[in-house]
Amino acid sequence: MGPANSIEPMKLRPSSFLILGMLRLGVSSGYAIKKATDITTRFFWPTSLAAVYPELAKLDRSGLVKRRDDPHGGRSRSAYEMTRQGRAALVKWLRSPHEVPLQFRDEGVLKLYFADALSQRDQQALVRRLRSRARDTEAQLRAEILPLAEALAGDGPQYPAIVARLGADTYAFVQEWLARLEKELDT
Amino acid sequence: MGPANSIEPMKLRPSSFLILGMLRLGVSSGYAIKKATDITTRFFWPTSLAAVYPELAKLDRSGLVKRRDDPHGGRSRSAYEMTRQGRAALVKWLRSPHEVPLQFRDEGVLKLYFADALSQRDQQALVRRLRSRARDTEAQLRAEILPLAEALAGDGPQYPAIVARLGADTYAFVQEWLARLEKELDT
DNA sequence: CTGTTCATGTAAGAAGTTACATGATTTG
DNA sequence: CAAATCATGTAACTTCTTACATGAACAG
Repeated sequence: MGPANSIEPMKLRPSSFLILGMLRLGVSSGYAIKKATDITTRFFWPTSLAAVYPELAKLDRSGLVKRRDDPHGGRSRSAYEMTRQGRAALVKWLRSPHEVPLQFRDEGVLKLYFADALSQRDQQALVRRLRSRARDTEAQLRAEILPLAEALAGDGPQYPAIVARLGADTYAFVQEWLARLEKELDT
Repeated sequence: MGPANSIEPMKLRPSSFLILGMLRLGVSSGYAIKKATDITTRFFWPTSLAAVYPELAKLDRSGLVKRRDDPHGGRSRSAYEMTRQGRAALVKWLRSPHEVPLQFRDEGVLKLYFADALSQRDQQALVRRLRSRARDTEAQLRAEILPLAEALAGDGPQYPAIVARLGADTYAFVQEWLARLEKELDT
């Protein structure tokens, strides 16, 4: 093997595993991966085309995926498949024993944290906005995402639907919590 | 007024409001702001010294805060105060009617999404790790953060404690949800 | 008198986003 | 046949992080 087949080592980050995972679910082109994330992982791991394409190229150069031409009519397209090493890397990540500490970044909660600066009326309005945001998120998960995930779940992957349910149930919980807070602010 | 007092306009982002909000809570130096975020907003808006100092300087140049010397012995220190414009900007942000859509980024949920690639045993182990992460987060919020927030809450700010309770209750919910899932995986 | 905390700041780099650029195909 | 979608990629920029650099004060 010449240098054309040489393998460049790379550091795998969560975005790399997002792509490996999508390939494992049978999504094969960069464009299709972005589409899939828009309707599924968007709520807990959004991404963009400008992140997907270079990442696929890097995974290809490090031998974790293999690209082939897959034109559709006169329109060129690349199809990617995981290699044995790619599958091994995905499973190794999924099995790695220490989870990174949970830390999400949310402007809404930051606002709530500083809500003492507002009048009672405005405090209530803020809580109402946060509550309807949680309600909207839950509604989207139940109406759009969960049905798609459940359609896969016959003999296929179960976890997309499980994650959608976890999300929907959690946002329902938050919504009720904020509704109680809103009521308390009345008194 | 000469150019020395000229005001540079700046775009305010959530990290700017984090600082304005902390100043409003009475935290006055850059170092102290970072300390405060480490024990409070860390779970929903982490930050670093290298983000805080330049942001304070920018807020000063745009007239939203005012710096003064506040040395402690032979050790120099800057104390910052909000200006009228700074207070107005904070309140305007808190009152702004459209909340940005909720999207958090979490590697743990991403793993769960792809958990079909694992054996039953490994699936269960992953769920257990995620559950204990939620339990640890809840425990930290209840044991370390909530007491500090409640200490403020006499006649001072109420919302730090409210946010800590919302977080702790939500992670308790997630924990129970994952415990049920773990049990289902037994059968 | 040593290690930790207080205190401020910069430099370099990582990670991801929006906007730009291009062109084929499909749908109404 | 026009608009939307499929498809790939780059450039410029934003935001944030870790590491570096420096030094005073305090605690055991």
